[in-house]
Amino acid sequence: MKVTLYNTLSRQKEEFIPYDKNEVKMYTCGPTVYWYQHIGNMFAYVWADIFQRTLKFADYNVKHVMGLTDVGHLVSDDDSGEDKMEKGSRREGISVWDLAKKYADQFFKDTASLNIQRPPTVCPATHYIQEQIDAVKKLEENGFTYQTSDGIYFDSSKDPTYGELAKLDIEGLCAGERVEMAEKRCKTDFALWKFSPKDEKRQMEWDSPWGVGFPGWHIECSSFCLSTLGEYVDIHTGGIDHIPVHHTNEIAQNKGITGHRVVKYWIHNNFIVKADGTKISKSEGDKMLVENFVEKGYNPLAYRYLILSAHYRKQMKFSEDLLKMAQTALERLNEKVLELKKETQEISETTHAVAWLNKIKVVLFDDFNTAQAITVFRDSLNSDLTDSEKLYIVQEVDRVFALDLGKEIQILIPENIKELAEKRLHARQNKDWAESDRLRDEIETLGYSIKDISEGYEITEKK
RNA sequence: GGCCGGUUGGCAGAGUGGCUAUGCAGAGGACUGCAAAUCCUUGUACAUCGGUUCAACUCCGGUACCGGCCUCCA
Repeated sequence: MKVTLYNTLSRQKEEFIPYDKNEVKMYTCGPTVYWYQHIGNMFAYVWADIFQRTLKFADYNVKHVMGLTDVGHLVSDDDSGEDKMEKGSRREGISVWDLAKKYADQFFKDTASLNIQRPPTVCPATHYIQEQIDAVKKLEENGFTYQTSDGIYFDSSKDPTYGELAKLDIEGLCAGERVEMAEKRCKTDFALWKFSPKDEKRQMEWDSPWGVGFPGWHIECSSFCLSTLGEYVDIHTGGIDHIPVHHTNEIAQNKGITGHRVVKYWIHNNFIVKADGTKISKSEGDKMLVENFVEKGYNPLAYRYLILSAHYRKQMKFSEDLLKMAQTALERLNEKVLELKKETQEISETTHAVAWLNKIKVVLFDDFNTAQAITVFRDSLNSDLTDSEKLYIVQEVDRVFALDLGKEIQILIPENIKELAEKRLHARQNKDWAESDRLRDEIETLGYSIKDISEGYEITEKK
């Protein structure tokens, strides 16, 4: 079944045709591990995960690579300002190496809780210094660089197609009005290798043919991508904010190194915004972590469900109320699947079931329309399919949704609660409604809910 | 200022040139000792003004408002 996706390069939906039909190569820009990754940051990784899962669902073998920026790059894109990692290191009083480890660990913990599959290859920049030096050397050989007193720069004027991804107005940008250019020839030029300051010993610095220093930010992704996936990469994902600078520069570097286009499809996710329409800022990021919501009693997968219920190219609103709504919807959906499992253990892949599954695939493969896919999935659960056919659909769609549908959550009910519940059952059998209601209140006060069913009762943790 | 994108029922959010989105919340009913859960029923949304059309929320153009990027950023 064919997959179509929206390519930022052409600004339209295109049929997905990989370079090599047997293996899809996909690259995702990873986090900079100098600070927490809040739920807004996680949005991009949930989507990257859905993209790769969807492609696997469409029977492609997917080779997914993600970068990890653990080398300090500078606070500003125009290569000035402080170094983020060094700054973070001072803030926390630990080495940059420990800082990187701390936030990388946190990142992978959070992605795991959201059922994001860890890409088989993750490239920390500090492990790929030689590759980055080689990439800069290649650019130098091909005549795309120049040297200033503080580093080696990419000469964007050498690339006639520079800025095509973002449809940048180069004339306007290159004029260099109020922008601090230092020794750069054009505003769109950027550092490939920065020299360490003469009077300062950096915690992270390496030898290079041009002198001791460290690699620029943009060269990371190009060199990871080229060294792990080769010169022909099918898909590159990232946030829309990367279009004008980071990805624009990646494209220019790739072209300068290989002499041809490397990435075929660029996929960009939008942002989540708060209910008032504004972005989550970096400074409040530590209050908007996945684990903050887990502490408040939310299932991280409720956030995943919320994300799936909207389109990746549109802004998604986020608030605690919306998360609560998503959690309720997910719980009920899950209940429904658990009911099915009570009825049967079997999973039958019949033509009827496959036909329904194909309906889901059609919308999912049309630019990753997960919201529509969930709706069709719900329709299938309400259809005339048998329970075991429905379970087949559940099993299949959850390969992409990854919402742990039908996973029983075992909770331990304390003995005293069980005793109260038994007492209440007796009271009910004796039609002592006053005592029964009193016991129910007592159980509620202790943090549990009780509901009567035909065979007796059910206890759950109170929400 | 430049470049993008958006405006759908109480909330969130898909989608479509003519036909129910869906979810959450709400209302009514069934069931229940009462609840809970579940089931059934229910709500004539598509910013605005023009145009194209037999027919537009859906296509085209103008207007208003909102947001993003241009500065670290998913």
